[in-house]
This record gives sequence, C-alpha cells and structure tokens, in this order.
Amino acid sequence: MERRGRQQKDALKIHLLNFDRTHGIHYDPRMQLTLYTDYSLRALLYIGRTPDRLVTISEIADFYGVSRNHMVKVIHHLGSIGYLTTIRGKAGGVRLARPAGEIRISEVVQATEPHMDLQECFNPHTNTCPLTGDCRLKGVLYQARAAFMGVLAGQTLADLLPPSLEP
Amino acid sequence: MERRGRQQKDALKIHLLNFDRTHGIHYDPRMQLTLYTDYSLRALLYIGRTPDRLVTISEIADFYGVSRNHMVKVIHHLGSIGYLTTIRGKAGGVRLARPAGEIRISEVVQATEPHMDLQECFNPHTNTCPLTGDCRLKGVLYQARAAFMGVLAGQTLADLLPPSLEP
DNA sequence: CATAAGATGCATTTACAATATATGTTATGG
DNA sequence: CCATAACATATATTGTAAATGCATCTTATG
Ligand code: SF4
Ligand code: SF4
Repeated sequence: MERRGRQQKDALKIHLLNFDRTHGIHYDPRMQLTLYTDYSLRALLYIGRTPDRLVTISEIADFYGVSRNHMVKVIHHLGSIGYLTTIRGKAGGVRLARPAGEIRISEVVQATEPHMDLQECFNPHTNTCPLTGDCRLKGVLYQARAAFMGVLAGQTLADLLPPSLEP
Repeated sequence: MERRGRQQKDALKIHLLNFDRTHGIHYDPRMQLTLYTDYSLRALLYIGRTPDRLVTISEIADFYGVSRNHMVKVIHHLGSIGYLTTIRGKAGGVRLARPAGEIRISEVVQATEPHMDLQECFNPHTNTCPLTGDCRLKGVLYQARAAFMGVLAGQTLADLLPPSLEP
C-alpha cells in the first residue's frame, strides 16, 4: 500500500532534491513521525475510548482501515512495554494496563519512535560533521526538540479522550 | 553512500517493526530532518563563516566530505529562494545575499524541508484517519510542532556563527 | 577561446518503512 | 477434549523516495 496516498493520478512524482520548475514546489518531506507511532497512538486512543470491554486487534485495524499485520506488531509492542494487557485465546483481546491518566504521550512517542536524531551529529557513533565541536546550531536543535517533547509531556492519554469519557 | 553509517559491522539490521529480542532495542527512526536540510544549514554556516570572499561549491562539499552533486542542488536552491547570490563563470562562487542576521533558521528549515506533516491527518488531501474530526491528539501535535519551530524562529544565522565573527 | 565556475535534467542506487505470509501458542466453550 | 478464536513470532517481499551519480548546458574571465 502507499505511504500517504498519491497526490493526484498524474501529479508529477518529483524527488525532494529536484524541483518542479513548472510550479516551483517539491513533494514528500520528512519531519514526520512514522506510521508505526501513528498507529500506536491510534490504538491507544481506540482502546481508551472503549474502557468497558476487551477489544481485538482486528477490530482496531478494521476501524482505522489499516493493515492488520501492522497493528498486530503495534499492539504486541505496546503490550511488551507495559501499556497494554493482552489476553490470548478465544474471547481474548486487549485493554489498557494502566489508567489513561498515567500514559504520557511523550513517553509513547519515545518508545515507538526509536530515535529522535534530528541531524547526523545527534548520534556520535555515526557522526561525520566536522563542525560538531563548536556548532551552535546543534544546541538550538536540541532546544527545539526539547520544546517539542515538552508539549507532548504535558498530555496524557486521558487528556486526549473525548470529554464524554472523563470520569 | 549510507544514510547515517552503520552502527557496527555486525550489528543486526532489524526493521523498526521487528524487535531485537536479545537487547530489546530497535534501530533506524524518523523524527529527523533530511540531509538536504542538514546540508542547507551547513552550507549557510560555512558561507557565513567566510564573509570576506566568494566560496565555491566544491570547497563546501570538500569541507564537509559530502556529495558535491547534492551540494550543487542545495546551493542552487538556496540561491533561487534568495538566501545566496551565485556568480557563474571563472572566478565565480557564492556568498550570502543578505546579512546573516536576517536569515532566520525557521525559515530556512521550512524552505528546505518541504513539509512538516507529523501525521497523516496533517495533509487533508491524503488523510484517511477516521478520528480527524474530534481528535485531540492532532491539536497537541500542532502545538508541539509550533513549539519546535518557535525555538528555531528565535535564531538567525548570525546567532549561530562563532563569536569571533560577530561585528 | 580555453577553462572554471554554476545550471539543469535525468538515471541509478540504496535504505527501510510498510506489508505480506506462514506458523506457533494459548485459552475457551460447546 | 478438541475445534476455534484469539494473540505471538519470525521471516520474506514490496514500494517509495532520499541520496547519489552522471551528462550536458550556460556563463564569464583571464
Ligand atoms: S552543522 Fe551543526 S547541527 Fe548540523 S550536523 Fe554539523 S554539528 Fe550537527
Ligand atoms: S489519530 Fe488524530 S492525530 Fe493521529 S492521524 Fe488520526 S486525527 Fe491525526
């Protein structure tokens, strides 16, 4: 399936490094979270909205119209790191392992988005940038990332559920 | 060449959706800016550090040890959007088209990172998420992105150059 | 006018997110 | 007690696009 759908049937597929000289635009960026993280959050939202019973993976995948295989791994992962309780066997399913108010969004993103290296120098093991030592940009990018995560740290799953579900 | 180098010679290359059951970690994330943006900023830093003369693209590419082809496109783009003055012909080269103090980092990132769609729903044309309407997560992500860009908006190229270059 | 620079277009490579498939394990309920 | 419905796990395949490579054109100068 396609990553984010195609713009239009005949929209020119142009690489980021090339330019659509006709329209002066380019397509397909980064600065995005993976679909994996997206699905992780969506799964938590769905499960959080259904606190009264177990839900199955198929049910979640069907609701969002996404690959069941993908969702299987998402759920399994969320279970393995303690956000979900998964119950096997007939009549099995999943539910939150903790109160929604104790599931911090920043932590979910960090657990599902395996790294947050905005630039090459963020990973000292693979960095090759000669500026690393005295680069002020690096510090600014760290600040920006901290600001980003700071907003997410201020929210829990409970804050994101519809008001009708608040206790 | 490799995107960000290899962790280790024999480090397991495991897909994000699979897990290294031995160590419980996974590799290769997102939440990163493109190398294209990286090179754009590096080029500006280099040119900003050399205000007294024209510099050539080859010189910049050599300094950072990166693909000259890539840098050619980066420079051309920065020129076409008004950050650089490029001079063709023998003894040509590039220099800043504006004072470093008027080159805002957030604007450079926005101009080089073609979109900033953190999740599928950020692009209404391709969005399929059924939650879009009443999803509170969406608003939180918008806030987080704004916080990120806000930090970058507070800095200009002049702020990132070494103190010795300050007027 | 030879040469050194940037401009431009297009082809190729590579990484990896996304997806698919196959099989194993557990529990229930009829 | 066994057929079935759920999650668990491993591996293989596909598709996209970032990154890179290459070939050619244009411009200016010494
Ligand atoms: S230029 Fe600065 S921020 Fe960019 S990779 Fe190099 S050290 Fe890091
Ligand atoms: S769950 Fe919310 S934030 Fe995620 S794609 Fe859907 S509408 Fe957007």
